[in-house]
Amino acid sequence: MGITERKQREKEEMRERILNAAIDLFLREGYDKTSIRQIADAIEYSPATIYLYFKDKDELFFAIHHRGFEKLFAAMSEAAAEVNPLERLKVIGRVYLKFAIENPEFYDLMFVMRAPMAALKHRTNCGEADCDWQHGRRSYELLVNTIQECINQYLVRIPNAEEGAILAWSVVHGMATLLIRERFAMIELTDPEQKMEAVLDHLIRVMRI
Amino acid sequence: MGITERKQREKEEMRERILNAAIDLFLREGYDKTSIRQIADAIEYSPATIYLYFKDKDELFFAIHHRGFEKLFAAMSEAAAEVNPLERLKVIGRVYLKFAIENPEFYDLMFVMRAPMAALKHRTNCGEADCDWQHGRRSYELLVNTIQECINQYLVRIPNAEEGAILAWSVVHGMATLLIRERFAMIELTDPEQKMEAVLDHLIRVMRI
DNA sequence: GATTTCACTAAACACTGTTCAGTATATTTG
DNA sequence: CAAATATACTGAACAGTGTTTAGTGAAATC
Repeated sequence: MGITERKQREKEEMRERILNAAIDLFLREGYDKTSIRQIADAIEYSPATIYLYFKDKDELFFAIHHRGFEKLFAAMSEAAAEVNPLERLKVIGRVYLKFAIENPEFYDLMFVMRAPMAALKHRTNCGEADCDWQHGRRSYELLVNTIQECINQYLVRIPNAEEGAILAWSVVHGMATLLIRERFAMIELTDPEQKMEAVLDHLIRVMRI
Repeated sequence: MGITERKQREKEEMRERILNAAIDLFLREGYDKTSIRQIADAIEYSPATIYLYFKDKDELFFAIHHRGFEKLFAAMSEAAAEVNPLERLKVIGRVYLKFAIENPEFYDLMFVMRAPMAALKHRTNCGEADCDWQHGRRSYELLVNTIQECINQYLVRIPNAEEGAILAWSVVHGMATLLIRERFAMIELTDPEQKMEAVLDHLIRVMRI
């Protein structure tokens, strides 16, 4: 029967429509102002309808969070192309910071907000190929593998790839969150974006042998 | 007249009572569950009363945020006592991470949440001695001065104290937020607290000449 | 003792996420 | 084709949120 297939397709389309309206609102107005009623208004349906496609608001935002990781992973392909591992490490850091600066709402949702993590807790299908973190994990693996290559070629003063990856990730994530959550204001930092790049350069330089 | 003085004192006491109830609820139940009505219930007053002592919820949480910085600065005095600048840098990092791990709700409020920053925007009295960031700034200055001493004594491969401070801060802040906001789950990191210490050690080691 | 000042509150407003009984339409069955 | 069923959707409500305002009763001043 083609009817069940059409219904399946229509259900998927509706889910997509809700998601797109939610992303649009979220990127334009932020998390707090993206209410279920606002999304419902945007797609011209009742608020209750949204609950036929998403368990709750957390699950809806987890789906958006997923899109963000796809976007980040796509941006990372630029870095993956670089053959020199130390140079690649630099590019990974720059691409990561660029992503955070250009997509602050996405970054916040992916790495800071509590909402999507709450949805993740009520799940069990993680660890599979079609994992919730698929693109996030692959981006992280690119970082670990790059540092492992640097270690193998005696390019860095770091003995362990995992710990090196956490160090690098923490630096860029730390700066990204201090910027996005406006904590650079505390130290009255002028031109934070330029300084973030300088700090990243310092990190790579001191890591080098 | 003693009456105006007594009234002043009573007003201060009431403010303190609200603040203590709010801190108690906040540390026990978290931000979301600390509602104006809950605080009002705890001190056995009407919710409207709270608005006679605090402009809005953001200002109330900004006051709690202030307490957190006092606590952090007090913890930092342990680090300030160390005479060797490189050793002091290590201790600053350890104290900072320890504070974040032992007071995750405070840390979150101080360095991650948007609420207190919103209150700060509608203010102008910053930059004075009794500044909003007083203890936060002093903690940061301890870090900058320590790195400057390391530079002066040719102990680190960092040319600029400010950039060095941002590097160090970003590493510990990055790890702290990845832990508190549960993002280490993404990379299935085992024993994150131990690994955070190891990463901090790596940072200090690679920074050294 | 009358008047003013002031701390305080009940009630409302405009929101929020979420649930559920009920409806109207589409599909399947007899 | 008509009756029965399944599905998609909604109006209205529930319980909660931050915040404002008119009004009250007691304390301080005159």
